[in-house]
Amino acid sequence: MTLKLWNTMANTLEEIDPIVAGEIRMYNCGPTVYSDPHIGNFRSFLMADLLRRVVDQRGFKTTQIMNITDVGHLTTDDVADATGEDKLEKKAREEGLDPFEIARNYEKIFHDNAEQLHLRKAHAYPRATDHIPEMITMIEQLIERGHAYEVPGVGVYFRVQSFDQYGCLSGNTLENLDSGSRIAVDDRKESPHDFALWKIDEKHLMQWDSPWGRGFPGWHIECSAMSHKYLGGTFDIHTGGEDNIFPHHECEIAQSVGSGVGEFAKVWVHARHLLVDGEKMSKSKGNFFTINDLFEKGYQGYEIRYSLINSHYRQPMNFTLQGLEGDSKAIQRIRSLREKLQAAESESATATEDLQQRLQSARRSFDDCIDDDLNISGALGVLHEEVRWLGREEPAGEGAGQALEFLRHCDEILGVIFVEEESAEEELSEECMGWIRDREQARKDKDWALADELRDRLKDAGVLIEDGPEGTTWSRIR
RNA sequence: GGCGGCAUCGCCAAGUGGUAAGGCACGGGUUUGCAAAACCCGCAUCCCCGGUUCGAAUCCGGGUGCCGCCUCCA
Repeated sequence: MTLKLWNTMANTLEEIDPIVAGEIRMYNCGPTVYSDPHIGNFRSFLMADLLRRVVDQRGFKTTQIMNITDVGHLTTDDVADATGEDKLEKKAREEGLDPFEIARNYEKIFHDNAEQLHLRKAHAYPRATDHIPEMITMIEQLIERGHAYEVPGVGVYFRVQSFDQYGCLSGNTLENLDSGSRIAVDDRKESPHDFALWKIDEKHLMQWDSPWGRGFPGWHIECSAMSHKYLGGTFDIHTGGEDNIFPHHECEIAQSVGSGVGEFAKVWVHARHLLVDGEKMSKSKGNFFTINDLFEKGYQGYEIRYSLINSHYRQPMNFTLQGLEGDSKAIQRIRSLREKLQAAESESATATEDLQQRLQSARRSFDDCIDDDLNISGALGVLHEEVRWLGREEPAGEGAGQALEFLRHCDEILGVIFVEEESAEEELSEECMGWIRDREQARKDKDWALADELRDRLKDAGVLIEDGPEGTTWSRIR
């Protein structure tokens, strides 16, 4: 089977057919770096990572580009277009810092989180602010071709009327757009739907020189300019969150195709938003989680990752802490099987025919699910069934090795089984360590009453004690 | 008003014409000093009403409910 993905443009499942044989070029809409990345952001980035991993595993030469939006888009509390206060500027004012510093700071947090959640590194993370000249060039091309016009002293706008395809991605064609409903009509624009490519505003903190005056770029042009620079005017896959479909991606198409650089992206893949406790995540509702919030609660990167990739990307996922806890149990079971297999691998034993056949067919089923529009849930079903079977069979030697190979194959996509624990366990207090030592002694003396009492005491102190065949271990209760 | 999506066990979630994967939770076991972990057993006829078909969760028609986007938002 070959990889199929749901193409938002065609609204149908499509086989991925590379433009250049054996190569996939992909552009992912990345983070806007003016606040801590939250689980919703990462659901979308993880979808892109999954895609990246599948394409890698299928043997394509992959180029993955993820942009960093550090210009800060504008807030539009009452008025649309480039007239609100820039988010970065707002932060800068609140935090008393330079907007560039703030952007770099959050950019670093994004990269840290991405690493902690085991995302493969993209081949480049171009920043918008590093590509102002490219954006200016593209705007000039648009003006030349009649797709854009300057309003002196105000900026440059894209002439939506001039672009027939406008609306092809979102269905928001000019006829469908409810003129003026949420857009304050600005007389200086030819049409209310025209969007800013360059904006002049003296008060803006981030400014660059341009042929139209000192100002800053509109908020769609960066992706058109950077995707063109790094991937060419026509490339295979473009991803983003569903909210990007309109206006962002619609405008990108208009800019890229309009400027004549190429046909732009062939396949558009969009991740649905996630809900938290059944509602849209928002700070005021108190159901807002950043990745770092979850780390503070004691979750490992692979647990968070597993939970966020666990449901289909085109399905509105409902995130709950209870669900995360359950997912954590599920992934721990797989990881402990991995440990058992690793321990048994050195024994000398040959793999049974039955085992080899099972693993082979499981692997095929797993791949088929993944190829079918990234059906992770289906793939995990296959994995879990094998995990249960392997847990029962307890293969050793060669068999364990082959089982591990199967797990590794799955984990090339999942990225949750063979990755390491995030941070070394911090030290326990002297008191707790003392209790643990006392309990060891009590168990040797078969003083079960004392041993149980100490275990309870440790539990109250937030330490879980487990006696296994390999000895006693402790872990933090979260 | 326009565009799009969804409705399967307590919760999460596969399945797209052949008679309901999987995970978590739960109940009963094996094991364990007890417990944990692991393993075994059990646990749904698919929002409603019509229709097509030998056969539908899956296709068609009509309801009902929920959600996203329509220039901040992954």
